[in-house]
Amino acid sequence: MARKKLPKPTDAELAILRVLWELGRASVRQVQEELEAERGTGYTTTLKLMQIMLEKGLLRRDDSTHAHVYEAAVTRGKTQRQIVGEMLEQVFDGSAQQLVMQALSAKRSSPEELAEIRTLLDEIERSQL
Amino acid sequence: MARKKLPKPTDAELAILRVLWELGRASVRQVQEELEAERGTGYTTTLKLMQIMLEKGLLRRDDSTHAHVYEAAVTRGKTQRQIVGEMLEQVFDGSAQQLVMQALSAKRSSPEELAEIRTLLDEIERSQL
DNA sequence: AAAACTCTACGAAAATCTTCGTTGACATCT
DNA sequence: AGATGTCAACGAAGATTTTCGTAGAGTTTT
Repeated sequence: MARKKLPKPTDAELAILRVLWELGRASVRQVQEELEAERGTGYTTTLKLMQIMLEKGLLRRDDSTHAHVYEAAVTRGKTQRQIVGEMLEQVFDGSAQQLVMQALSAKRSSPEELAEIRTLLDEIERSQL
Repeated sequence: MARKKLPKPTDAELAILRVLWELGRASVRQVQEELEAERGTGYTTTLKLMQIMLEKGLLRRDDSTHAHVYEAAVTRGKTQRQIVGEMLEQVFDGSAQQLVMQALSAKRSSPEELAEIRTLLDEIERSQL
């Protein structure tokens, strides 16, 4: 089975993961061009970060071509769970309800999304009978 | 009105805020004793962190007594909003729905809490008509 | 094949975060 | 008052994160 010892990504690392989750596979240059736009990150900075992330096991890479090709080694869902879990303890005192409340207040959701949440609530209640 | 430029608390800072949200007002020693138990933080470490947090505006202090008395300068709710908002962008692509889903999966909620969430959903839907 | 360009690797600087030793002021106890 | 104990202040070390300069190898252009 997979190890769960992966470190929590830092802010800069999350920015890179975000790009790779979007693009799937990409060269350092492609990632850097995205980051240049949103946070002004330079090329060697991006390269170095991605090399470190490779060592940490957060990325995988194919170095059979001149410009190496990277991809995320962790899924978005797994990272979301990791971070939500940590935050629950750190700032929400373990109360999922409070976190849900804040999430719903923070950003307006569409009626369809709200409906999906209701469906999930139904499922949870049913499974707890 | 209040400025919103407060920095995001680091992990060690959140541990301190957690204690102060719980205790209300406390001396460094009181905070340190809590932190000693949960993360083995020494006295001078705690003191230094709290002094830095004071400079950053995260804490307030009353130094009229020998042992200064500190309290949080940011509310738990405000900090929750700040962190949820940041995380929404960083890992959830702005989708509150996804965040809610993860929160509900991460930690089982009581029927009462689920009911409260439904009530909030009702309110949101009503206000969006 | 020389010039111009792109890429990785490496190391180290800069910035931030965390820890702690030491010192001197203040307080309490005898 | 003297001894003992608690505290804040300060600086600096350690750890981690982020940035970037430089060098050299591979690629493309002329």
